[in-house]
Amino acid sequence: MGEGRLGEPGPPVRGRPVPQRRPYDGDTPRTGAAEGISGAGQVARVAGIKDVARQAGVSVGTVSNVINRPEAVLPETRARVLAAIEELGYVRSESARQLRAGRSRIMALLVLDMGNPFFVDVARGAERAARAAGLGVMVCNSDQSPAEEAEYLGLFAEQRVCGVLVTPADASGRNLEAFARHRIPYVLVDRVAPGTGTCAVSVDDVRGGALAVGHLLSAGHRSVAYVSGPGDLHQIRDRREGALAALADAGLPPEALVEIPSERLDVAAGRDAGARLLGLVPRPTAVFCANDLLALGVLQALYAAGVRVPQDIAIVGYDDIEFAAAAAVPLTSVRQPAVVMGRLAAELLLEESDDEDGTHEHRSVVLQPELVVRASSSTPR
Amino acid sequence: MGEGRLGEPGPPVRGRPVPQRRPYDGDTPRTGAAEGISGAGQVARVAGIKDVARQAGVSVGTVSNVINRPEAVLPETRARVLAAIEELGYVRSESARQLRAGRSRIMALLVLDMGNPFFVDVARGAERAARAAGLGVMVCNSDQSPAEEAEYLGLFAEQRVCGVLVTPADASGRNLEAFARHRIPYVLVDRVAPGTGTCAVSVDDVRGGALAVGHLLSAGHRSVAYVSGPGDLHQIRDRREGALAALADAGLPPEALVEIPSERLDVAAGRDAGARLLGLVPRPTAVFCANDLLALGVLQALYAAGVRVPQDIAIVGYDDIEFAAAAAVPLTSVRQPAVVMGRLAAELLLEESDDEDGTHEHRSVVLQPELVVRASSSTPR
DNA sequence: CACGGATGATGAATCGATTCATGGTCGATT
DNA sequence: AATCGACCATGAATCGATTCATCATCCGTG
Repeated sequence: MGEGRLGEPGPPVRGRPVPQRRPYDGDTPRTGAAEGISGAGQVARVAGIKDVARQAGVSVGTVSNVINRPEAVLPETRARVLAAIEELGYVRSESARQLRAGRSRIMALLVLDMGNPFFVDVARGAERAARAAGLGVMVCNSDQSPAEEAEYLGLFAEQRVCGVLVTPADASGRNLEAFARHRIPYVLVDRVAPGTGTCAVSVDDVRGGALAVGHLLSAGHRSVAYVSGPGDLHQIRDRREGALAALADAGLPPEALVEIPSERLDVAAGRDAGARLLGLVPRPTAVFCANDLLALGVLQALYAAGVRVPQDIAIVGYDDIEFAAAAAVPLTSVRQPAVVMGRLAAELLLEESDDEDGTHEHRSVVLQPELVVRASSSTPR
Repeated sequence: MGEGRLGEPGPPVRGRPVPQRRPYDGDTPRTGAAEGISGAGQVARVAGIKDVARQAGVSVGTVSNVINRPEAVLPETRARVLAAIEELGYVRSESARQLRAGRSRIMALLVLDMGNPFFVDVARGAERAARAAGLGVMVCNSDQSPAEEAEYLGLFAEQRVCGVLVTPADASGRNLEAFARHRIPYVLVDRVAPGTGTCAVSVDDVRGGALAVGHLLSAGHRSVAYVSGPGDLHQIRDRREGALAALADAGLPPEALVEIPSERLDVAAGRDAGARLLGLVPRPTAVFCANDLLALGVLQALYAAGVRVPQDIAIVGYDDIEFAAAAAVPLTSVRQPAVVMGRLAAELLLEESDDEDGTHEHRSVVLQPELVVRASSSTPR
């Protein structure tokens, strides 16, 4: 069908399925327009710096100066140029600037799950820092898929973004290893750096797990279920490790932690996990969830089954998202400084990206989590 | 301080505070490198199409062909070029492509509040459609601030994005009016088009409001509180209008709707509204909230005050976000097809943006909301 | 009056990819 | 053998902004 359309215009088209959109773009009309519109509105392609220069009767260099170093231009000239800019509705083209500069003024943020308010907060922090530095932010969602992640990283490389904030979905690190070839700086978010070659901002997940389970144990519980997530995520493993450490501290064996694995980290998965929790014998009296979405799901499953929280089963979540505090039974949760994490990560990235003389030293910042006790765990039986 | 740093290198710098980052960038080293590295890794600037051409022993045009129309290149040549690409780790520069093409391959999405899962779903739908078309998506957050909105729209214009999906924060429409000058297509999301000059995808909010309040009335309630939001948002007004229509249908006067205004649309604002609701005399027996975040906040305030839901007060929310179903008392809510809306909007935008011969006709798509009844309203007193 | 210095404006070169008119080669047909 | 077409590859022009060496003015001073 494409060929049929192509065959119609005059010149004998070769028989190849050429994927050309707008075959002639506008070379001819553009040249025509450039010769001498000035006043007429005609086809009116968007105004470029040359149009402004012509309109103001100056050179393109001067227009550029007005935009980038206005103090170096005579006020009179500047006013004329600004008037021309205003009149033509001129907006400078970032692509042209980028082409010269070698990289764009956009920072990328690649998170595991935009449905998780935790990452929304991270994004908020990063965005604030980036915009303060005059950069745009491109927020993307890998959905925990290494393939998606690879695709996005490729996109970022093509865009020559000035840097990437990423919470890796690919535990093997292969994606990032490949990405490193492009010499685009990146900062790991919510993940410790594997070596010293990378900046990273993370929260001490081991400690977070210990806080959560320690809290439950000190309330008298002797067995705790752990609703986990994909086993290849560091966060999940570290929180488990912290949980086990807390058990050990209390003189309990590792078997006192009953793991309820979960493929995903959302509310629906939490409901499933809650159902499985109810089927366990003996039934644990407390459950620690790898994040708040799971906890909310568990809470709902228990509620539906008539199991009282915290009287029958206590719940502790992780992340302390807004909805944790807003739940039917407000959730005890381990708060992560998400906004701060986003901001710090962006600042580290800016530092690395502004670094011209190789002075930058990679840093790993580890933030501390904080236990927020609410009703879901506060009154042990 | 900047001047001191600038004064050091040889050439006599003029005494102006020039804001130049990386003053010399790399012209000299680059030219040097371009003369003949080939083998050595040296300063190793990122490889461009010319490097690939040299390495493969072909012209740049051929490299371009290999990338964009591989079937037009002899397999043998193609293999050589691909090998060179692989070896040099070449990634084509989007900025250069964009410069020629006149616009980027990025679609922008500007939403009111990324903290609202409703918009996250919209983003999900849009992203899916955009990526299917090979475009990247830049998700941004105006936070209901017209000023932020204006700033982002300016950024989009500079980036020459191929189109913008926007839920306007500026009710006056001035921001978009100004943006229209740039000839960048845009589609309104969750908002009806003011005229025929724009595409739009929205949900029938009047009907949504009517569904919600009609449901409450048919359950026997005779007075309904409406927790609203910023008065200049169309959504808020339309939902109120629908609510009033439902009252009229039931033969009740407009006064039967008691408005509890709210500045913001988040859970915290909902808690405040809930507190005010409790202070009303006579106390309404039912409350309709302009969105689920408010409803969750109200629910929590009522719960904390020992008011039973739905026995004492029934609640209906709006949006049917995941957390509505996961609430302590699962929320009755008006479901909006958010993902579909995002997808449709993106598709309309793609159509308009691909339109070369002016064939495109602007369309306004209005989707229908759906009432999802859950426990928060299901058993009237 | 000549010269130096400061200040403004200029315009060509440049970034990297795309596009297309052009040229070259080979095979088939007349 | 000459011609034509098909097929490949080439390289120059182009997109729009930045940058810098260069030029033009003007003022003050010796």
